[in-house]
Amino acid sequence: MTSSPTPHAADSTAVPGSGTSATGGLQHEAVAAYLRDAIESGELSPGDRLPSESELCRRFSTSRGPVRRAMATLRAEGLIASARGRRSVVLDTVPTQSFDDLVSFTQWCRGTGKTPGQHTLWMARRPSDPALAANLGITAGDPVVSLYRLRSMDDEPVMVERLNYPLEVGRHVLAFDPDSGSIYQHLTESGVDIDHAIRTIDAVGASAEDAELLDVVEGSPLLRVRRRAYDRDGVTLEDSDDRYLPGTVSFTLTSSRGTPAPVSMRSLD
Amino acid sequence: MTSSPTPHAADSTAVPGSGTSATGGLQHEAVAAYLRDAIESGELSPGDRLPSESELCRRFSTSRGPVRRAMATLRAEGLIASARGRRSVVLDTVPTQSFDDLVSFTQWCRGTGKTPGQHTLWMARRPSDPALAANLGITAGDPVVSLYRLRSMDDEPVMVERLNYPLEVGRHVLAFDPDSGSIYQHLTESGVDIDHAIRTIDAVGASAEDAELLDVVEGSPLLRVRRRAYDRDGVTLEDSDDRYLPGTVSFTLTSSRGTPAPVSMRSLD
DNA sequence: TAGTGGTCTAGACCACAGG
DNA sequence: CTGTGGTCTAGACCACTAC
Repeated sequence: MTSSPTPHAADSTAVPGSGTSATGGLQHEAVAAYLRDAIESGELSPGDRLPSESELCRRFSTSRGPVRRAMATLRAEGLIASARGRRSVVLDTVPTQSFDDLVSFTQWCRGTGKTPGQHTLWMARRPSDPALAANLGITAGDPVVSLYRLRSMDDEPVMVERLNYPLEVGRHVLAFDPDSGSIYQHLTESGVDIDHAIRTIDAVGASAEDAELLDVVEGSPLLRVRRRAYDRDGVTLEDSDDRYLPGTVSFTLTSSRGTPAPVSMRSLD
Repeated sequence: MTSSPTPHAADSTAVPGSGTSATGGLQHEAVAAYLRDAIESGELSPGDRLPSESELCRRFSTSRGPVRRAMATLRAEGLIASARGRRSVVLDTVPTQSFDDLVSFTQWCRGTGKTPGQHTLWMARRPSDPALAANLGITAGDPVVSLYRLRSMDDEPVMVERLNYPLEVGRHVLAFDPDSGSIYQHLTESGVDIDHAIRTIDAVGASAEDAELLDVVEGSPLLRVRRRAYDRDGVTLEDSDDRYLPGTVSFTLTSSRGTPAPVSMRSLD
């Protein structure tokens, strides 16, 4: 079983030099995809040894660079572990999610096989208070667009979503029917490209508003996820505050001594 | 200021070929450390352009490989962003923490300038129940060593810590005074090497026990961090459940389109 | 058009694991 | 000892940005 899987991905795109796509040759992605596939499909189980690097070089008719880069990717994803002199091995799997899934509730929901829903509480253009302005990197009083929605999974309310955008981005939000689904998708289609995001996760008691919307008593525990999203130049595109009912979602993250995860735990006082 | 900083790190270890340390030449770490330093010290501020890769090659008398690897590291740490044709730029900083800080409360606490404390509730060798056995990858009924402690920062109680170890590891825990500080450090000194860990973060209401220890009312919100730690062969070394008072700690994580973070959000039902 | 980063090649030496 | 992964060199072509 673990002997000699066939690289289905490679054959079609093989020949180096004959660049395959617009972004340049992506051998390393082909190799990573192939291995990721083998792991996720169970063809390679936790504890199994991966093919050696030289073996992979041969199978994909490529040099060691792309193969090593693919291994580095899988290592960063927490799928495998490597060490000098030893074959790399498959670890217990904690599936990573795509960047899109982590930014869009709608998309994430669909990915888990649930049906996302939303009920818009209100949407407004309004002047920013000092705290929000600081988060968005604008001047207090500058206009922002805010959208508060109650989100549901399979018709069960699970989260109160509070989104805030600087006007430049908010323009596109105002031109959008907030009851129709994924804002993130709409923004992408409008040319707003989120490049990276920072999330802060903690627990809070439900405010009066939270409590009413989620149908719990005031002060009961909620998982709060605050997010700031940026474009590739570091300009803030969004500041949000999502509060989930406990027992509906959790965050899972892996870190290893070799490749520290971009995660930090912080003291709050 | 951003013109021509001097690579203090490089000069002493320069000459390739003349291997610098036991683990092989580590030019890429020298380059990464140099840049990280420049960023963290404020020598390079958010928005500033990094030196070009060729420039760095010259300064460190090295080839492009190590320099590119260093850049990849900083990218994974969320410190910089890169794109074709453009100089890489420094992002708004969200400091990453070392692996050790994420595993050891004691060490993390000290890193933030607070004084860690602990009050041991009980420590025992006992048979594992089925759920715990599954988490530790052992057979139900196999002995485990458990340690429950109330942890504090600057003498304020902040967290209830419940640690469970398979006997092989637990032996070392039993030979340790749990009121004396960092178990993690003790384990390391005993030759137990944690290679990677998986954390799951969510919010829960305080149990009766939690509530009494942390002096809150039952059901009030707590941030729960469950952790499983493994050695490099994937053998489970620890299963733990930490519950923090809200407002004491938060988790911050960065992700970017280019290098997805090893994080996933999961539905719980 | 020059400079830059993204990708790849084809070699090389080393440290360590395992037979 | 052989095989493995970790590291490095010194070239190359391409796509894109900024001038």
